[in-house]
Amino acid sequence: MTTEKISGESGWLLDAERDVQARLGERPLDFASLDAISNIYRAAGSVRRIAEREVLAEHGLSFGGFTILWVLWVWEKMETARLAEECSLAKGTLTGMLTTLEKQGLVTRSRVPTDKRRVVVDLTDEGTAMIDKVYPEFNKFESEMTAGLKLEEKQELARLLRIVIGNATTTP
Amino acid sequence: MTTEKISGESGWLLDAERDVQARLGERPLDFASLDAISNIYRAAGSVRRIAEREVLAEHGLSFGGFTILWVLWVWEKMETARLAEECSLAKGTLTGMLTTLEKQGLVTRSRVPTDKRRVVVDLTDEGTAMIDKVYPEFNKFESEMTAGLKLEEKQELARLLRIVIGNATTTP
DNA sequence: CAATAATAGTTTGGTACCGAACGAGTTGGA
DNA sequence: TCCAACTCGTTCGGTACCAAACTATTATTG
Repeated sequence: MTTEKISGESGWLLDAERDVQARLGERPLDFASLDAISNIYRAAGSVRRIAEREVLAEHGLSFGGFTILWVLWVWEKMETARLAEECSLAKGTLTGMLTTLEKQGLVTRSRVPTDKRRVVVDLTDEGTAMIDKVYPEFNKFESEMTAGLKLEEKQELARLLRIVIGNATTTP
Repeated sequence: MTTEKISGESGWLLDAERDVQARLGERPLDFASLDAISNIYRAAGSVRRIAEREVLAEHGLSFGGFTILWVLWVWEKMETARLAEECSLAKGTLTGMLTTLEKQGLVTRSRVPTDKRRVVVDLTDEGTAMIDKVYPEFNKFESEMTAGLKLEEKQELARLLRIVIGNATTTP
């Protein structure tokens, strides 16, 4: 990645951000929001791709599959509706991914006896062992991805993103 | 979205973040990085989904297709290798999406005469008209997604994400 | 207590997306 | 000049992902 210093107090920008301003600067657009939001995508995409390549692939996990295991690890057994919500997945998507994880022997599905529509998902022992092993690696990777940020900056980043998430979830 | 105040100076957290701490708090993990990185995914996913539903669907554009048009709008005609880089897409993915956009009459592909391996992509008049119409809407949406953030907070968010992007792109 | 409405998960059809393998085109020695 | 190494974009096989239609179950209400 290359960057360039712009005169004044604007500080360092990605080439992409700088070029956008040069090209569209005269239009009445909200550039601060543009930069913030588009950098969210860029960051999410890059981090996700690297996570899959560097951490998850060797364990045979996709990013989505890993997320499911992680959520079950944190909250223990869970019904699919809530699981889809926690993982930010459409319920139809979750069905397919659970089938994959089930084939891998990492989770089980079982119907709720008192309401046969509902399905509870739980980690198998293999699933628990998997996430127990993988998550510390993944967390180390998360640390690397936030290298160069002070503790307060990480917290501030999380806080600012929380506001965006709030805006994006109160608009259903 | 629901949140809860935690005692002390930790401030407001997503339910998800709070539960993670309650469940895993005794483990030696980097929670600040965990929150920062996982909120990046949450934010990116939510914002993207809403953008597709609320802004792009009515124009028949996917998020990726919109991004391609936008990049071409900002930088004008571009070879596919650079376009893939700017859009953070694998080149194979770009091929398919360009075919879609070409069918929609929004972009053209043409071989470079001096090097017949290379392909230059450009907006058609329809493509230009499309992005000219859609982007102001999209930028308004970006503003809504950052509602509640002060100008300096948006800039800070963009800056912190830039650091993450840097970490994620210097690890090729 | 039926008939209807609501709800949970799955199936379906289609795009997006990746990595690896491929083929056409270019380039740089020998 | 010729051929091996390289560099494009495309193709291929497979997963992820969504929205909408569908199926089976439970809840409601007249």
